[in-house]
Amino acid sequence: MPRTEEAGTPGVDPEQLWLGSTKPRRGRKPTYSREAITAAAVALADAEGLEAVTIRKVAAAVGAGAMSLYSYAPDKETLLELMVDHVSGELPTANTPTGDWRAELKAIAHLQRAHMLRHPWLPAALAGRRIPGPNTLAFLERALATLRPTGLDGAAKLEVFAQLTAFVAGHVAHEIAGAAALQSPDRIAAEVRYLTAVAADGRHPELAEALAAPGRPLTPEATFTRFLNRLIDGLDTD
Amino acid sequence: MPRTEEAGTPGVDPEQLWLGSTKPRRGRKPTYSREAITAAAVALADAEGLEAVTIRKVAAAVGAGAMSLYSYAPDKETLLELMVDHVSGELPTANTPTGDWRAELKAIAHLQRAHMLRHPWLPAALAGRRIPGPNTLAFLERALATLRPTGLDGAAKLEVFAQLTAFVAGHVAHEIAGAAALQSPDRIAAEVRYLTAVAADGRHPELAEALAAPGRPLTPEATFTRFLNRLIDGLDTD
DNA sequence: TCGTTATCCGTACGATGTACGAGAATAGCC
DNA sequence: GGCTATTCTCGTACATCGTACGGATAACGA
Repeated sequence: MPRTEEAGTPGVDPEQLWLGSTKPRRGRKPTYSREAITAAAVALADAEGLEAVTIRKVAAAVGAGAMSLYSYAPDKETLLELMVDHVSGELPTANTPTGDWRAELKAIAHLQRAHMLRHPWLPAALAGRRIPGPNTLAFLERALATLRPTGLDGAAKLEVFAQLTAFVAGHVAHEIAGAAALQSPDRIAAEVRYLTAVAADGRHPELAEALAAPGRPLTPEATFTRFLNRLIDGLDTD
Repeated sequence: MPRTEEAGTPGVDPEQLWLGSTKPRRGRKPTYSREAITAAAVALADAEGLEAVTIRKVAAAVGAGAMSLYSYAPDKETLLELMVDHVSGELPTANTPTGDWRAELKAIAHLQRAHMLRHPWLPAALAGRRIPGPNTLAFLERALATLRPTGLDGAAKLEVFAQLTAFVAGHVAHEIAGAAALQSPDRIAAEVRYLTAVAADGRHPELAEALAAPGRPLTPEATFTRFLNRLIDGLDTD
C-alpha cells in the first residue's frame, strides 16, 4: 500500500459512506452494484479467509476489471466496512421482551457468537471498527431495547453493547484459533511436546501441576456460556 | 506474500522456536542477534504501528540487509511471535499472595491493560496466537499461582487466563480505536453528525433516546474496572 | 447533436514477503 | 597451513498487493 498514512488515520467517513446521496442522474450506468461486490467479497472471505479478499479477486468474482471496484468503494478499507455491515444483515433484529433482560442479553451474545463462527473472519475485521452501518445499527437497536429495563443511561447502554461485542469477538477468535490448530495433528503434537518439555524443566511448577491435573476437557460452547453468564449476571442497574 | 497457504496454516512451531538447540559450532559467526532484531521490530511497532513492521525496515534499523533476517527467524509470522514474547518480559512475574485471589487477579488484568496500552499493537498481534513463549509462560505461571486457592482444575485455570487475556485485549483494542478517533476533530464531528442523522430518522428510537440522555461520560479506565470486576467477582470455584 | 458526467478498465508504480544462489567468514581435520 | 564443510550475508528477482492515472465508453440534459 503506497499510501503514506502520515496523519492520524482519517479512516472511513461514515457520513459519506452510509448517508451519501445517490444523485448521479447523468453518465454511464453502473454495470455492477455495491451489493453484488460486497456479497462476492463476503463469499470469498467465508471460503478462503480474509487474506484472500483482494481487490483483483473480488473484481474477478463479479466479472469486473480490478479498477472498476473503485467506482463502488473508495478503498479496500471501505470494502471491509461494507462486508461487516452486509453480514450483520443476517442478525435477527426482532426483540421479544420476556421480562428477563439478562436472559435476552445472553441470547443476543449467543447470536453474535454463532454469527462470528459462520463468518470466521469477522472478529479480525471487527477489530478497531467504531461506527456501525445500517444493519449493525438495527441490531444495536435491539440490544438497546433489551437494556431498557436496566435503567442505565445512554452512554452506559452503548458501552455494555460494545464490551459485549468485544468479549464475544475475543472469545470466538480464540475458539477459531484452537479449532484451526486441531485440524493439524502434528501441530498439536508439537504443542504438547513443547508444553510438557517446559513443564518438566522445574521452573514452571504451576504449569506442571495444571497439565498433570487437567480435569474434564472443556467444550468452547460451555466455556463461552460460563464466562458470558458471569459477565451478564454481574451487570447491575446502578 | 507469494506463499500459497493451501494446507491448514501450519503456523509457527514452538518446539523449533523456543527449544531449538544453539549448536552451530562451525560456520560464519552471526553479525546480529535475535534479541537486537526483535527489539528493533518492537521499537518500530511502538513508534509507527504494526503495519510499519516490514522485513526491510527492521533490517535497516539494525543495519542489516533485508534477507539477513531470515537467518534469525524463518518468516515474518515468527518475528511477530518473538515480538510478543519480547515485550511480555516487561510484565512482573513475582506473585505476592494476599489471601484475596480475586484482588490479585484484578491486579494482573490491570497490569495487562497497562502493558497493552504501552504497546498498542499488542492486541492485534495477540489475536489467534496460541502458544506462549518463555516470558509469557513466566507470567502465566504467576496467574496460575494466583488461581491456586480457587481449587479449579488445570484446564479451567488455563481457560480463565486465556479468557481474561482475550477480554483485556478486546477492551484495549476498543479503547485504542476510540482514543485514535479523538485525535482527529473532524472525524469525530463526522461521526456525531452521522449518528444524530440516524437517530433523527425515526427508525431508531432507542438510539435516539440513548444519545439524548447520555449520562456522565465514562472514562476507559472506569469502564474497564467495572466490567473486569463483574467478570472476576462472578468467578466461582466450583 | 453535442458537451458533461459517470463508469469501465489496461497499464504502471511502489511496496511487500521471500526463494535463490553467489560470496564471505569461521571451525575442525589432515 | 591448507581443505572442506558449514554457516551467515545480502543483491537480485518474482509474484502479488493496493491503487494513481488517463483514455475509452456510455448515458443523460440541453
